[in-house]
Amino acid sequence: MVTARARAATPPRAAAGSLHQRILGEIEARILTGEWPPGHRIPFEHELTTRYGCSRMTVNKVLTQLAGAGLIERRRKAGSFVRRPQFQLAILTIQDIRTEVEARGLAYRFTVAVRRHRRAGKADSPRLAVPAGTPLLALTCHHFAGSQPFCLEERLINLAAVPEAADALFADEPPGTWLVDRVPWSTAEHRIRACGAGPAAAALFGIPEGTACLVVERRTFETDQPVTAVRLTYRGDAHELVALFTPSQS
Amino acid sequence: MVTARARAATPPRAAAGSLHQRILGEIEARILTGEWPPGHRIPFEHELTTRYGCSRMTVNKVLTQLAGAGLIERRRKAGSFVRRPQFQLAILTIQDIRTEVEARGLAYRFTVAVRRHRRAGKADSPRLAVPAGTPLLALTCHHFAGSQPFCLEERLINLAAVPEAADALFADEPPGTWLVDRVPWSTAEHRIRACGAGPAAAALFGIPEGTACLVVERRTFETDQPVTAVRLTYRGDAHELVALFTPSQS
DNA sequence: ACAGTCTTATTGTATAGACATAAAATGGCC
DNA sequence: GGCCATTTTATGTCTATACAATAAGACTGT
Repeated sequence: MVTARARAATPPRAAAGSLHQRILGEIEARILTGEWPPGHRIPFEHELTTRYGCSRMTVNKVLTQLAGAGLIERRRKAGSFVRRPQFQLAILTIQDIRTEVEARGLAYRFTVAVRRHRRAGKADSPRLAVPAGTPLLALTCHHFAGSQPFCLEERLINLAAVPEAADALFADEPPGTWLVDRVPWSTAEHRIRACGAGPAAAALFGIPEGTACLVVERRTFETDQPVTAVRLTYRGDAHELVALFTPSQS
Repeated sequence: MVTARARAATPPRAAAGSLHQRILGEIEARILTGEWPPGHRIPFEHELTTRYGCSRMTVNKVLTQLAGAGLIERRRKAGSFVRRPQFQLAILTIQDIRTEVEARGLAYRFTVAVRRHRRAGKADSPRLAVPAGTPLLALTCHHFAGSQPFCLEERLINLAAVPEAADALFADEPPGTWLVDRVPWSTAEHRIRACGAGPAAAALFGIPEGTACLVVERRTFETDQPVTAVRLTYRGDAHELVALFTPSQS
């Protein structure tokens, strides 16, 4: 990336990016190309200030950011060092189903196959950690891409956490999007498994029971209170999750 | 090297030492509890400076960090706003196999079942995008946890990118760790699928062909040059990937 | 040689001020 | 009213400085 940095003293720096972004890019490039291999000590802050002719705050911001991204490690008195490549952090984009179907150029449609109010029993606690007796809404939805069945959704909603879900019919909006619009920031735990198709999945997809399916389970918490647990089952031969890991991630 | 484990949740950092960490914790808590719902305008920087009695640089650092974490969105002149949650982003920490096995308190062992030099053909290009004729090293490894087979690894190494791999015997160190020690920071693409066990997996795990297995494929690039492609197959009934997404992330 | 202490270099954090930039709000003009 | 220039304002970036915390290395006394 080229930056139009003309001029020495005062920095009315051009639109090609801020100074610390340029510094960040250069250091990052040196690390990523291996010019500065893992363990290499990168220049001290005061060296970088003279090299780039800027103040220490500026290079400090850059190095702090690199440390946050995990590319370098900073040790007082010793300096800053290129880290060994980490056991990889992958960022997995789990889209919502409508978006994913429409990205393939297919028409999205869903049906609510089962919608039932009941109270939590002991059998529910592995999926949704609520006390027995808590009111729940149990849903089974079928998602279609064009005319093909795409995904089987089996969901439990904790009505103690989201009471307004009791009256939601999910006619226009699938439960996933309905919830995301109403529940604020939450923590989610995903589990990705392969398992053989059960009766429901086999019937929906028209495949023999036991055929490999990809199952994504998501449990959602809001300040430690369970909100919803959902199991999404996909045909194993028609679906895969893709994750791209780039060191910089910025 | 695969199998993911949840990244440790960020501990409540409210009482952490530095001032900006305290401010960060307080704002984060207001967002996460929903006290400041999505779309809410958080106080201007100058309001925060008076509230906390600090300089603008300090609150600016906090807000910049929150924006980087995706919790807020900053708009010039308008202010900073709580973003709608996008809990579609999950962070998978993918450890190497030895670490994963030993974390379960089991002894790790691996064998190299196949080690063969050959040249890339057309059939290889979906896995490793190299020109036909490029020298490759094809490996099949078996990883064990205690006495149980744990993972089937089928790997291609691009010898044009890592020529020193041609002579590596992988007697002490599995190819994954060997490579991570020699190849600098790289980009990796992961694909996670479910598919029925093939002959090799069925034989290793002692399961019928067609049994659901979890397959993780990783392709690794170093500045756009493919380095290695690996397919890791796990028993579907014995493995799952876990990803924990917390909004704050850092 | 060894243990404890001191020095010093480096990072961590914070301040006050400055100017740049972009977008909303305003006001004038037709 | 509708369009354009101007003002206002919040964020974006950078500087120069200051002091604190920490850990490596040197120094000292036994």
